[in-house]
Parts: sequence; structure tokens; C-alpha cells
Amino acid sequence: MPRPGERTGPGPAPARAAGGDLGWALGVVFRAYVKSSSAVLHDLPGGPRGHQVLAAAVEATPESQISLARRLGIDKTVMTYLIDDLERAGLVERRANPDDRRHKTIVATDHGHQVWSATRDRLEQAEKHLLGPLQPTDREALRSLLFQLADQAQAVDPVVDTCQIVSDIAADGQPHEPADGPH
Amino acid sequence: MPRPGERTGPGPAPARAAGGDLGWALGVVFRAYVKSSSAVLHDLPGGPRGHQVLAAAVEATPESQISLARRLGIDKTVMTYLIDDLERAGLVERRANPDDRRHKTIVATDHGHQVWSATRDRLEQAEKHLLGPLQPTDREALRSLLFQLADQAQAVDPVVDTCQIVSDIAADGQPHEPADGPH
DNA sequence: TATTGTTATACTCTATAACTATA
DNA sequence: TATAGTTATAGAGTATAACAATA
Repeated sequence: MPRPGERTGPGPAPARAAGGDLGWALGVVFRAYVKSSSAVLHDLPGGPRGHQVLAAAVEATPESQISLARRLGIDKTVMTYLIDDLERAGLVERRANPDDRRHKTIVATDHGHQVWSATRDRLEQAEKHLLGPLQPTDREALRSLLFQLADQAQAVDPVVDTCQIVSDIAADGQPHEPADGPH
Repeated sequence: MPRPGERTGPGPAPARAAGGDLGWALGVVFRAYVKSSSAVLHDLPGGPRGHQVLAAAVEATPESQISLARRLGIDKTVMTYLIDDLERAGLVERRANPDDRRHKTIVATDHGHQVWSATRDRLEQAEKHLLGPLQPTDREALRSLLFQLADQAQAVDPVVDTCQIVSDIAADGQPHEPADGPH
């Protein structure tokens, strides 16, 4: 009767037992965030992602749709629909970049500024609610760690993706720097 | 020109600037996890979630589909399809609970034990890859914080969901439109 | 030729509703 | 009546491919 993977210890954590990998925790927390933030931003086209795009439109530095899409992890076609909705709602405008007329920069309207300010406040409340169970110190620690990881994940060339990771692992079991390479 | 939300400081973090809410970081990290773990578990039906179900089936304590679905955040109908695939692959079996024949417990076959052991190892490699940018101490800290949050989120009655959160926020937070009744 | 952005299409994933069998 | 599980269906979300405009 083989029992290849007995739990390492008699630790209590019952929830951790069955789905106890990092992916489970990440998924639960991420879904909880999407749920609460979507509820709080129900009147904003695109929900949480609509807010992210609107936030980018409010920023001083304009940005093309494509770079925005890459940064936010949204497909460029989805970005088109998302901006369509935001534009229909009078929150943002598309403006062709004179330097390169292929690029369009997204800028927020006055109404967009107001809506963004209000929704941002609500979003902060939702985040507080989500991080409520943690000590204040731990909340900042979690934010910091997540941003470190996210920045790093974004810094890696998004084009070089899973294939590289797989072959890294298959190679010697210890994936090191992804480096640039054809996949 | 109202500029309601100027950045708090001249900090560098350019990626943090535009999508710089917690949701952005969570999304990036979560997608990176799903991407790498899916690639590593490409031969396992259901990918990362298939692994979670298989892990539950390997556990000593059996569990009904419905409680498993709730714990993993999967719809019960999706759980049916997921188990269908795992069963077709010969990894798990459905067994009617004699005490209550409505419930079916999912148990892993011998083959399921072997596959689970192997995929678990690969998943750990993928996690190491994901958490690579962090200091060893920080990796454990992040895991701990995420599990705290996830356990808490799961502990809250899953039925009481967004409406509760919305009214919570409306109660002590910004006085915005309270939830428009039950929808 | 390559890239941005759009459109149309197809696909995947998920949720809703109706049904059964058990309790 | 209520719950666990299944099935069929519809829906939301996403990705793929072709295209026009611009470089």
C-alpha cells in the first residue's frame, strides 16, 4: 500500500491540508479580492480592470493601448472593448499620438477624474476589508512582497513564457534565471 | 483641472504607478502562478485545480464533492466535470458514502497516488521559480500571510458574500449609494 | 515588412436551470 | 421539503485571425 506523500507533520491547519499549496491560497485571496472589488465597482464599466485602465488614464504620463494592455495583463483586443465601454460612459477619450499616429493615448475626462477619485476610495475600503484579518504591520509586509513579486514578474520579458520555465525545470530541476531565449 | 490623486511621493516604482493597487499586484502574481503551474501540469486533467482535487483525493480524510468544491472555490457543476476527467484518466474513483448515499467521496487510485507525487514535485519547482525573486525569509513570510488571509476568507460563511461586504463598507466607510436592495 | 488598433469569429470557462436520487 | 450530484444550456470572458492604417 504505497503512501507516497504523507503530510510532513501533524500540523493542525485543516484548510491547509487538502488544498494546501500556494496556488490554493493565492486563488482564494485573489477571488476574494475580485469579488469584493467587483461588488464595490459594480457601476464602473469593466469592474476592477476598468478601474485600472481609468487610473492609467488619470495618470499624468499618457500611454498607448498596447503597452497598457501588456502592463495590466490584458489582451489587446479585450483592451479595445474595455476602452470602448469606458469611452461610451464618458470617462476616457482616445487621442491619436501626433508623433506616431498608430498609437492612441487614453486620457481621462473631467467626469473620469471624478469617478476615478470616488471609486478609488471605495476600492481602498474594500482592500482594508480584505486585509482586515492581518496585523497592520503584516498588511504592509504583504503589499510589499506582492509588489516585489509582481514587479519582477512584469520585468521578465512577457513573451518568453511558460516554455522557458518548463525546460528550465526539466533541465536540472532547479530553474534559475530565465534569460532570453527562443521558446 | 482637478488632480484628485497625485502620487504620494516621487518614488521610483514605475510599474506601481499606473496599476498600483493591490489588485494589480495580486492579479499579476496570480496569473504568473497559473501560467507556470499550468505549464508544469499540462498532462494533468484540470491543471492546477485538477491537482488540488487529486491532492484531496490522496488525503486520508475523504470528503464529499460539494464540500470540496466550496473549499477550493469551484462551482459544483465544474467539480463534476473536473472529477469526470480525473476519473477517465484513472486517477480517482467516486464512491458512494454508505451513511448518506447522496454524498460521493473521491479517493485516489494507486496510479493517482503516483501521479500526484510526481506532479507535486513539479509544482514545488514552479513555486520556487515564482518566489525566486524573494529572500528565503520573505518567501515563508509571504506564504504565511497568504494562508492567514485565505483561511480567514474561507472561514467567513461563503454564502454571505458581496452584499455583506458592500453594506459593511457603506456602514463605516464612505457614504456612497448603499446596495440597491437584494438583486 | 512590422506594429497599433479594430473587428469578426471561435473557443474556453463558468454559471443557471432543470432533473434524479436520496434524505 | 431540502440536499448532493448530474446534465443541458446559456452566458461571460477570452483568444485567434484577418484587416486597415501607419511607420
